[in-house]
Amino acid sequence: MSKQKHLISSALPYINGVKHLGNLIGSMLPSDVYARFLRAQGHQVVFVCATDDHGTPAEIAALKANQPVAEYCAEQHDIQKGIYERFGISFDHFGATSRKPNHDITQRIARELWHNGMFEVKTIKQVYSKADNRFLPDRYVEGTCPHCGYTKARGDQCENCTRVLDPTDLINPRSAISGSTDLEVRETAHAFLRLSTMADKLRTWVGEQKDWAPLTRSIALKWLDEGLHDRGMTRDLKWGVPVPAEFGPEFEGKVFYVWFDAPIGYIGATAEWAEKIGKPNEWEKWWLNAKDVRYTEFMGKDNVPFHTIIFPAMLMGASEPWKLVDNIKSFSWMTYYGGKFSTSSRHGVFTDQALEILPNPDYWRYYLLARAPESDDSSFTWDDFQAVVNKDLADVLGNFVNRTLQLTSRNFGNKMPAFGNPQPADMACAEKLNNILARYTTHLERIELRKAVEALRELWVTGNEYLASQEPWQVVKTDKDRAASILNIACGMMVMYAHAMRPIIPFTADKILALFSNPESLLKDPAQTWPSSLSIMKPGQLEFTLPTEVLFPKITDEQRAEWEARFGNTKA
RNA sequence: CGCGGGGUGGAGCAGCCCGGUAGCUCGUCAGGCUCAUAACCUGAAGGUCGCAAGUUCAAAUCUUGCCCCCGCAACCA
Repeated sequence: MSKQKHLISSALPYINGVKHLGNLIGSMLPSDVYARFLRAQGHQVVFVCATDDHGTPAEIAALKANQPVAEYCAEQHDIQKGIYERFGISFDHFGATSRKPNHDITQRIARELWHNGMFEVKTIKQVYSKADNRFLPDRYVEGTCPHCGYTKARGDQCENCTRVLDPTDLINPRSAISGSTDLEVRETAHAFLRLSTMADKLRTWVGEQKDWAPLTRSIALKWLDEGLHDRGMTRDLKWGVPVPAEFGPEFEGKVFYVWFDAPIGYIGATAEWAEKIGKPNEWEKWWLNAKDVRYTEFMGKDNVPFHTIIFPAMLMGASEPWKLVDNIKSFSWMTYYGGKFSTSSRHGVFTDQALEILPNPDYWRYYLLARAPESDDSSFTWDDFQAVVNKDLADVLGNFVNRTLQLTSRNFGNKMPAFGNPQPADMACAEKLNNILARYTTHLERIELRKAVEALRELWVTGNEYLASQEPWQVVKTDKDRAASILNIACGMMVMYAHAMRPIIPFTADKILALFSNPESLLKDPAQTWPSSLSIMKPGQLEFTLPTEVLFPKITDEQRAEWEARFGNTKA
């Protein structure tokens, strides 16, 4: 297998508060599986993510928390970072868009675009609130809907009658921030990215992308077909990346729109990583003229237009040979009982709460990945969670590990017994495992998560089948050597499973391997832990310790009832 | 006529691109086993694939129309 440089990014979570499980399965968890898988195969991987710090919601949240916005972001960043670490998301770096590397690179790209004539300055009308001393984004202007009379209509849309509005349409407009009605419409200059000039280039590029899923491509093409509109890329805010002086005096005190600097955050995070490892220029090898790098982005489907059109346009329009994405993996929504996980109304389960009620992250990782919303929205329910986790993790995997080690320990002590002559049943089992493993590998390569989890489970089931058919607890009474062989194979399978499961449930993988004295000795090449070449036959005679507790205690009906009561078990 | 995704045994899904005995997991029922977390293994019952029409020797799979569910819809991240 040829080794490759893989750059992987997960969509940036917004700084504003702890994310829910839907966010986790929408990009971070899948990207982590892919990163772990590629590392196990011995590829060189850089896996980055960051908090998306800029924008009005962050400013407002900081205001409400009575904190300077930078301080608020730093604090929220650490909270989110800590949670992802506890879930085992193996970022090489988790940065922040408000840090210097991202500011520098954002300005660098902006200058390149400016010098290439990719920006056009236009003067537009915006609502200004004197009391708040700031321009208001459309959704922060509230008032009475001229169509239906709803008094809490927002400047972009009326939630009541769903009509799209302009802030100036509203009757009795007021600031959603302060409630002030002292508003006026002011003219202000902004830089618009001339996307329209890029259409042909983008279309050609999209056409060349062979790895994109049909849905991803169709979204991109739809945007192109409808015609690209120039987008304002600057804002009258303080919190953001300052617009460079080249843009002229009218841009003094203005910043870039969050959507401009957010995707550049992938590059910024890579630069932070390079600094962290003591090679400050290393990031350029991944982002500039990086033909040897394969770049894969993970995101929710709402993010697809930005990553297939706008971000590539920004990079293409710049002067330097910036790395463009090779593959995009996008996800639909995971719903909570068919309704939306909602950050604002706190409906559903949040990542911090999940670990609070069930601290072993592998329960969550396994369930979420088994139900990954790949082709359609999928629904989180507590009884589905309980059923899947109890069956697959406790009954199939946990029980296999437990019964094998108990049986071995009782008859042969805490050391894998010697392997004798392979029997036809052993050969058949090995062949079956190899076939499943090959399928599993293919699914991971293609980032087909549900199918990958299914294959992983099949691997475990095969272990139980083998034990049931070989009956070592019977054989040991008459033919101890054969029983030794069988249990040697079963233990070998366990080690193989541990390596195979690492991308999906890494904590359990480590727990299983930690039971054995020197599990790496079974690998041909320690740099490549992917078990495709790991034979279950003659795996050696490792010593092991009997686990003191079960791998996965089952979720009880009482727990489920308690969680249903706490989090609700209905659609929002 | 805004765009996209989806509607397959009780539940969750695969199959649909490249038409040809409807497959998987859970659940249910029966049996086996007893090393194991009342677990594991085997077998069975259960679906004419949203509805209607069309193409075809043959359609879940292609075409057309309709119904239902979900998401998105330009300065909101």
